[in-house]
Formats: sequence, C-alpha cells, structure tokens
Amino acid sequence: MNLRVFNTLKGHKELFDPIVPGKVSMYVCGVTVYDYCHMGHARANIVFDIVFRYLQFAGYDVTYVRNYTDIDDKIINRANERGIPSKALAEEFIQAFDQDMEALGLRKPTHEPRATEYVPEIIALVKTLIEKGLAYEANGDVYFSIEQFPNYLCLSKRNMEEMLAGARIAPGEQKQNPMDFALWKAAKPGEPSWDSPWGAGRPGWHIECSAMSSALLGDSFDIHGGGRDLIFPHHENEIAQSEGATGKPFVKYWLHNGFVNVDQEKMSKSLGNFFTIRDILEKYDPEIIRFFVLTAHYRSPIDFSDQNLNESRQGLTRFYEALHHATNAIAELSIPAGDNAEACQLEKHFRDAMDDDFNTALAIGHLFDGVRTINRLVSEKKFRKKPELVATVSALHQKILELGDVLGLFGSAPTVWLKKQNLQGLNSLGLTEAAVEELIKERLLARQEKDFARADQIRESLAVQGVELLDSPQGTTWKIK
RNA sequence: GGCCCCGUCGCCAAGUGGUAAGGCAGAGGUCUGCAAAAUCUCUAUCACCAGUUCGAAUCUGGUCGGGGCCUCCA
Repeated sequence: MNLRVFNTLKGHKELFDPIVPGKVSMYVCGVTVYDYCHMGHARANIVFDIVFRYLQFAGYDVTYVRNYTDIDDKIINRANERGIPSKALAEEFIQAFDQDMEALGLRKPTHEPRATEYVPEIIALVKTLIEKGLAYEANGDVYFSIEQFPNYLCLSKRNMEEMLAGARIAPGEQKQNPMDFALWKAAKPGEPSWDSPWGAGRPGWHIECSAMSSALLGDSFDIHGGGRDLIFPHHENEIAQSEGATGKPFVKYWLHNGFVNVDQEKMSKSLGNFFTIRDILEKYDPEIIRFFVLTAHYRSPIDFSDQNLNESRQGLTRFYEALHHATNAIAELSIPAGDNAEACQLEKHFRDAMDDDFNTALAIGHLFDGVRTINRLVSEKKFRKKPELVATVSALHQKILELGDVLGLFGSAPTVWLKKQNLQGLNSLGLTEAAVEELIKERLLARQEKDFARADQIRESLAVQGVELLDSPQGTTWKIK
C-alpha cells in the first residue's frame, strides 16, 4: 500500500498515512437540498464513491460521512416561492438526491447526517467559539472573527489585504470585519428557527459541517472532500471554526475534484448551463455517466457533451462485449486453479494507478489492456483445447470484474447490458426489434437459397438506418452502430 | 486587479526529469459468401520562445491562448 494523494492544503501529492493505522475517516460535503442535482454533483459524488471504494479495497476500515445541508437561505427562499414549509422542500430533494445517487450506483456512506439533526452540537460549537474569543454576537447573529484566527486562508492561499479590498458587508449584517462570516443567524419572521443563547435563529452555512464531522469522526480526521468551488469560502471557514474551537488540526488531507464543463465553461446553476442527473439518465445508462467521469482524472476538468458520452458508451460496450465473449468462450470448461500471472500483473498495474492519487483514467487504460488480451486469446485456434489459455482468460475475466467493482463498473450481466443499449438505440432510431428480427429471418432464407444479392440488400438497408447485422455460427444477431 | 489551474495524435485522455498508456476515428493485413466484431501493423516530440541539465512534455523565465476562485455553487 503506497497511496499518494494530492492534498490541497499542501499543494502537492503526499503519502497517505491515516491518523489511526488501518482506519480512515472521511467527510465529504454533500448537497444543499433545494433543487435537483446536476452533472457536477454527479461527478463529485462518483469521485468520492471511488475514493471510498478504493480505500476499502486497499483494506482500510473506512468511515465515510456525507451530509445533507437541509437548512439554508436558498432552501428557505425556494420553499417560500413554492409556498411550502422548508422542511418539506428539503425532504423532497433529499429523496431526489438519494434516488439519483442510487441510480448512479453509489455505495451508501457510513453516515448521512442532516444539519437540522445537529443543531445542539452546532450551538455548542458556536458557544465554544464565543468563549474562546473567536466569535461575537451582534443583534442575535453570531459571527466568526477572522482576525482572531491567523491561519485563515491557509487552504485557499489567498491574500487577506486583497480579499478585504473587494469585501462588502451586506445590509443588515453587523460584522466587525467584512471578511467575518456568520455562524448563527437570527431568525426573521416566518423562518424556521431554533432557540439558542442568542435568541431564536438558525445555523450559518459553514458551521454544520464542522459540527457534524466532529460529532461523527472526531476533532481530527483523515480526508475531507468536495468540489474545488468549496475551497473558498466553505472549507476555509470550516477550518477556522473547527481548529478555532478545538485547537487541534482539523483535517489531514483535503481532496477537491475538478469541475464539469460545458463548452469549456463551468457547469453551474448561476450560468444556467447545467443538466440534471435525471435529464441525463433519460438518455444515457448510469454506468455510462460513471465511466465518463472516471475516464478523466478527478482533479481535471471534464467536458460534458453528447460526443464524449457516446465515446464512453462505446468504451463501456467494448468491455461488456469482451466479458460476454469470455463468458461464452470458457462456458462449461473446467478451469485450472491457481494464480495467474496475467491477472496478477493486471491487478498490480491497477493498484499502481489508483495509488497515484486515484488515477482512474490510467487504471481503466490498464483494464482495456486486459480486454485486448482476452479477445486475442479467445480468438486463437483451438482455444478450448489449450488449458493455459483458458485459465488466463478465466482469470482475467474474474480480475476485470473484481477491479471493475472497485470503480463501480461492469456490475451488469453483459447480455442484459448490451441488449438494453441495443434496444435503447433501436428505439431512438425509430425501429422495433420485431421489425429487425423479421428482416433477419428474411435474409436467412435468402442466404440459404444463396440469394446473396437479396441478403446484402437487407444488410445494407438496415445499415443505413444504423443497425449492423452480425453473422456467426450460432446465427445472426444485430447491434446498433 | 489578486491567487490558482490548464494548453499532449483528427477527437477524448494518461504521463510531472530518462526518451510519448489507453479509447474513439483513420489506413493496411488476417478472419468473413459479403459484412461486423475481434486481432495484427501503422499514424504525435508534447501551444510558442529562451534557459537549466548528460538528458525535459515533465524544472525555470517569458509570450500567446483557454479556464477557475475572489458572491451562492460539487
């Protein structure tokens, strides 16, 4: 085990060495539940699902916390717009989030706390910060005083003077310094609120993550993840709150994933150029989304486009076809037991790639090598009579499934997956399976009568519509081009 | 303006000092009645310029181009 991770705090890769040997505690910022998730959320969650899976695969006992922020200005505003209680709105989008994540095949985190379940912890944390002189109350609001925390901006590496130049105090705020941020907000009429030493109010945006992470993982933990856009101010503020309160290092490794772009521009709500997960899933299999995300390194930007998703579909199809062929090729054969050099080699390459800051793109490249080997061996003459080849194909097949599972890939039965893609494609071409099957029958007759002109005519007519006919000793099948 | 990131084959994308993974697309061969799939072979000197070095896509400086954060954002 030689995992190296890129730590935003340090600005470079370093050896991963958890606080407690053999155990990993990780916290990932979830979503503020006021709307459907888009592709950017999908990426972040898939990325950290892989971190979670790989750490488990590497033998760690992982405690993974991913929160729901279910109290926030945006939730309140959206609920008011719709004339429903903010709790109902939050509930609706928590369910939507859960559905989306399940559809994408994410493993359930160990804990999925909600901010509203941790209000007592939040209040206690704010109290501590006030007692330590790091926060102050003003008209029912409580603010964190960044001047009292010298390490402020250590994560985002910004310059305080420059930041102050552009900082503003919003109307109604009682900040001593424009860069101070709210820990607790006094309730306005009609807003959801909790009693506190400062009157009725609710948590500010950042405090809930500090409270939930320390409640579930302790004052110091190993990994904290999220999208790059959370580095400032969210994660910066978490550090200030948590380290300010405990005096201990908050997080050992900060991991941040890159954005999803559309036409080279960040996909975001404010730009309005986003696609929700549910919209995308209408058109693409969830595994294609996952494959797409994993074919780039998690810190790089990825460009969301139909062309790129279609390439992912093709890549994934290549895997499933190879797995399908392998299954058929070794069916009903006795497989020699024992380690297999090719399979061991593949696993080593895979681990090396993943150990290098979760380089899933490289890891998938290695899995493609395994596919090529399988295809090559299976097509050798008298394959079934060569035990060493059969053993290698069997072992590689197993290994690809095993390693694929670490990436959350290849979990479907190949025939089912391939069929589904084909039917979906057929559907989008405006054809029916029955119509295709009918033409295949007709062509079969033509071929039996050696009427190859007619046979080729049928092939060609389907081909121009986008359907490819595949002849094999077992009969004729079809696939979408 | 400040801070940060990126620019690798037609496209996507690894590679952060030792001589360019992989996928898609393309060309040719094998296979096939034909075709597809598969497989084999072939296709890049890494935006540009100047340095450091025995050696750089990889380090330094500069130029050009793109993007991000600095306000809610995965």
